[in-house]
Amino acid sequence: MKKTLIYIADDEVNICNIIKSFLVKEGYEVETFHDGQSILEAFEHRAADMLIIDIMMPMVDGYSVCAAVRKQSSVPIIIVSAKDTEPDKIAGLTLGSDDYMTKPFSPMELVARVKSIFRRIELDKSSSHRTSTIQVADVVLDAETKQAWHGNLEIPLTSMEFSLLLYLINNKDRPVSRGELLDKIWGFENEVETRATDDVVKRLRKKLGDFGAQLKIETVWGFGFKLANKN
Amino acid sequence: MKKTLIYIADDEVNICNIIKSFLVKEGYEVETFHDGQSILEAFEHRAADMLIIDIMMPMVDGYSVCAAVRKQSSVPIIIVSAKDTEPDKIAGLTLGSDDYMTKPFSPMELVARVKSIFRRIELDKSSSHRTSTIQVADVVLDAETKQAWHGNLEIPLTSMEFSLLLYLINNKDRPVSRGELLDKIWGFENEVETRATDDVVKRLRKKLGDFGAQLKIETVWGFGFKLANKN
DNA sequence: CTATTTTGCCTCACTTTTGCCTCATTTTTA
DNA sequence: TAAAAATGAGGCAAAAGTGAGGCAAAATAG
Repeated sequence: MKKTLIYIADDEVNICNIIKSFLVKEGYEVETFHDGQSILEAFEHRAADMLIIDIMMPMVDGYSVCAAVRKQSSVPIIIVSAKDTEPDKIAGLTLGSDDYMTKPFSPMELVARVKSIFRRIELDKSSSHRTSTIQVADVVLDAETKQAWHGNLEIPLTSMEFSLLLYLINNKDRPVSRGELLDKIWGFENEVETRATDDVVKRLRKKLGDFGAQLKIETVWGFGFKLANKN
Repeated sequence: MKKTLIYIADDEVNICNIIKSFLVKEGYEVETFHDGQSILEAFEHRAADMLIIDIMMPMVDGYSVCAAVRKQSSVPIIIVSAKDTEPDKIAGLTLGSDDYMTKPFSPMELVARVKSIFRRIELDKSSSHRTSTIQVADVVLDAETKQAWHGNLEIPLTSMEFSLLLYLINNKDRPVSRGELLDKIWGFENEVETRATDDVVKRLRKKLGDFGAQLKIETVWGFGFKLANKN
């Protein structure tokens, strides 16, 4: 497991070191910088997982760093500043930062906020895969019960057919190669010369057609298949 | 477009109303509650997109609400509290909230933080299904899906045509010899006497022309081909 | 164990892609 | 200017890929 990497930029060396020591204690990998220019260059060379940036820095200020990074990355950013007026905070938050803390601050609170942001990212990542039913066009699949529905009518699918259709639905509009299907659904590791995929697709098409589903499996010539809405 | 729904729970009715008015002004749909019990029931009945919760409330306190909601939902939560000690903040953030603001606070700052959290969620959403596309002039190639686009219209390319066009685009403005193409795309090592390259180029030109793409494959006499913008 | 369903393979007809051929046209060279 | 070399366009057919029906092995149910 690779360590989570955090960059800190503050022209006060002491502050950098204090923050760094707390974050390292939590298991993060930390690099410190003391002006806007150098953290930008470092980020370009190796992207970090989070940036903690002071506003007032020589060369390039924190706002500019924030804006520059946001142009090409969605990395979370915490702004740290001695400026504690409302307009300052709003400007920082609006510019693209995820949090704004005013100096002096508690390092423990900073750590808690860092964790909170990473937790938010994880929550969003996992919640998108947690739904047990998924709907595309007029077809509903229930991953738990392995049932497919067209309106109130159940479409009787075998387990292979269900798995394949679920995989295609999860990759809607993206062409999926036969090799990928064999790998992900059959579990073959190497390229096996088989047209088993074509057979399942053939039977799926038949059943979807019989039920008049507004959903079709298109052929991507010389490659594989793609799920699309019927037009 | 459905409005984003935010629930607020605070036993001070005035605070609720102030926050609500600011958020409504920003276009959010807002419901207010005055104890922990009722916001939990409401959430169970209809999930909101964000919760703003006071710590000190009758019946069920904010911490408990936060913990209860987190058990089954990843909805973002902002805790608002008069308690401004470090342990309070850390407890709130650790328990699962996304932000912790101490009273009295600026409503404008709250709005900025609300927006910041939604932006974070959007950033994570969009970055998770980023595509590896290359664009030249008005033509977009997606190497992953092997598709070429002219605006919203897909240009149907065979796999040979796609590979050749991709190679030319990656070497835009540089003349590429037939031998190089045979080597890199067909995989022939020696100089094979074939005009297969010319055939694929011929068909590519036809299709690009049919779609009115601002992109053309120029002939470099006695050598090969070169991709260029149409002028 | 038997009956039924599921699944993979085979064959064959059919479709799409790809390379080659010919010939006209363009560019270079003598 | 004429001959030679290279390229472009259209047609064609081999090669490659796919779909449908039938069949039997394998898995599942009774």
